[in-house]
Amino acid sequence: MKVSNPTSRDIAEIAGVSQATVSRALRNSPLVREETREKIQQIARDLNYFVNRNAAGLRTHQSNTIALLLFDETEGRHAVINPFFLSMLGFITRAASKHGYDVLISMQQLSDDWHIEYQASHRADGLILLGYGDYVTYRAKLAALARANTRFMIWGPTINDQPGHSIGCDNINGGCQATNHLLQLGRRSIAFLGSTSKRSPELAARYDGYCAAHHDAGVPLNERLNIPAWSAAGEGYRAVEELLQRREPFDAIFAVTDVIAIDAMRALKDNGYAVPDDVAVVGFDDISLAEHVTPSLTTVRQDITLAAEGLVDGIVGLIRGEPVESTLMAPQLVVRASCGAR
Amino acid sequence: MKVSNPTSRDIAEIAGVSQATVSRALRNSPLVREETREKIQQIARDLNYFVNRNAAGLRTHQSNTIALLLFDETEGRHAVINPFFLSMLGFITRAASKHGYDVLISMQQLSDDWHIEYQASHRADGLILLGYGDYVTYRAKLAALARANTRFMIWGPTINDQPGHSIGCDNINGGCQATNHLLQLGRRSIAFLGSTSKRSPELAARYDGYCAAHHDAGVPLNERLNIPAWSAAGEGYRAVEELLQRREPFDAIFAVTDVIAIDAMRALKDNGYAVPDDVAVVGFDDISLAEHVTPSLTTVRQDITLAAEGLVDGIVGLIRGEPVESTLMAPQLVVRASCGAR
DNA sequence: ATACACAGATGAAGCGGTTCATCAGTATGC
DNA sequence: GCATACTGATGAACCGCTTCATCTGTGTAT
Repeated sequence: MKVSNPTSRDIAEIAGVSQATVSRALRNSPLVREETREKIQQIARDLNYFVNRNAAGLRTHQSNTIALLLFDETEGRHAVINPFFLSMLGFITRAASKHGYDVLISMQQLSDDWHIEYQASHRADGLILLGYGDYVTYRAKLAALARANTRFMIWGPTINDQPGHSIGCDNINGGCQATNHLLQLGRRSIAFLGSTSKRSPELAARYDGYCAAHHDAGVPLNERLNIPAWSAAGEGYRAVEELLQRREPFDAIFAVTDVIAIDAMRALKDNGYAVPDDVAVVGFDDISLAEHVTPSLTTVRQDITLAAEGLVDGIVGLIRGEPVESTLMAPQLVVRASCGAR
Repeated sequence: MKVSNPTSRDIAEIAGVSQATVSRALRNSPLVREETREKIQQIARDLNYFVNRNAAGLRTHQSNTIALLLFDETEGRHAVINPFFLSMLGFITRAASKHGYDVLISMQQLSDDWHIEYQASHRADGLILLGYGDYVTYRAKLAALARANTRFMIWGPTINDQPGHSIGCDNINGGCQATNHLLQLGRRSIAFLGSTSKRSPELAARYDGYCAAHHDAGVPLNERLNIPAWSAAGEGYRAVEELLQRREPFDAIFAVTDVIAIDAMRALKDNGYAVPDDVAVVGFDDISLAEHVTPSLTTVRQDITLAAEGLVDGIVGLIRGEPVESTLMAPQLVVRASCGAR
């Protein structure tokens, strides 16, 4: 028996039952006798039948899909997304499929209403937002999302009265650990490469940790060692050149992301500085290549497996109407060669 | 006027027209007077109305979605996907949205029928397959896809009588360019790090190019310089250690991917070899970090923007029923520091 | 014997669009 | 004046599934 594009009615006919019974049997409903159920499922397999998701979704008002929105630090011009988020994407996909959800990705803001559109058009049951994005325009979107009753989870800091739920890492603590480590190694002139702007609160929090560590150790801050940099290709390099031009002595760098740190190390070497002997370097994120550059990069690790699972658990919880809590995860310093600790 | 979850019927009522007219107006059908159309579209905007994709898809048998399947070299155990494919993912998403398509990602083989399921369940209108995957199991899937009339595009080589359409880069030529370059720089003992197995024909083709270059230059191949390696973290490192254990002199390495090359450079330094003075290194793919490691990596670039657009154009063409041709793109050698050419 | 519960199955409504067939009304041709 | 064409709109069928309301037949209590 061959049917080109079988429907549940075709299966019902072959099995000699009603179409409604087929629908139940395929979803393992206890209202169908086991014998009947298995017979129906066997026929479905034989015919290569799969439930039409559009029809099912239309009826149930669900799509079993999660939309993943990736923000870019650099105004979307560069196609390069921070590898940290790209690898997170992998874990999110895996976690989602455990719950039976597909993942739809979007990397650009199609319309002004993209954020609402995904759920309103029933393409996705909920959203996950990723990125060290610009929080000023970002938060406006969040408010709109909340107004439109969209379910969403954010990767990032939990900011007071910020709408929605989030999972993030304790960036202040992370920045503090990194800086502390450098201070304990005897470094006293630690340059900061990154953003301190409130537009990127995650990165700004890392700077806050950097300041806190100085304060705790009684080491004065030197504002002239603070160089703005984004996580785009070439930014770390440029930042080091800017730092050198300032002619301010420094013996360490805390870069706000690994992407910046790795790029900065290249600039240091090109300018005749040895890492870690002349300048110790610590990054943040622990992207997969951090371990594989030379010297291997000391950095602050965020557990992205846990983060991804938390984000997915959260959004699934929201979809089911369960209470969901925002979480702050503890980051962990990973000591490698670039800091000179060994 | 407020409606919580507006449908086209709500809009029809407000506009004083039939629901059918609303449907047409929203899709800019010329069968609706312009004045009427704009009035309807305005109401839709005011109500935050978006077409229910499930309903539309049910009727039209389309989903306007492309499924992107990522294969992993390492049997799916490691969550790390080659950055080359991750960045390709970004370009594919962009290209797809230009055509009005969403992208659904999948990184694991859920069921045995995952490949058929996406289209049969109307979740996606077509598939794009990415990865330096194992072609033995892979090709069996391709055949099944073709049998099930699934539309799909493959990133990879066009193999004789392989079912389906593909876009790939001329890996033989790329391998040849890389090896030629090393030979012209006077290197005579070039180690090959990668796979020569027919299970990964893309990588094997790069090896073929390596052989061809040797042949053209009249330099004999040394089989003892051929070290198997995958593109997983730590593999390049391990491969170099294996190479050193063989105690076979070598003055260059051609690594079949940048991931391997970067890892290999680290191993070389850890063992006291200078790159490029003692050992010149050339990679393949030109992942974003190739430029930013120390020394910067000479490699063979594949134009992933073009590749992504080609894959999307191809799958969209197949969906529309247009004829689609498989393409082979020319790779380009990018000379940086790791080969010692400057 | 009658009532009742219950397991297993069925019929039909409805989800929210798209599109075919149809129609009213005005303009055009002979 | 009547047939014809064309524009702008309508009504209704239909896509394939989920689920509520029903129904049938068998087993158990009264």
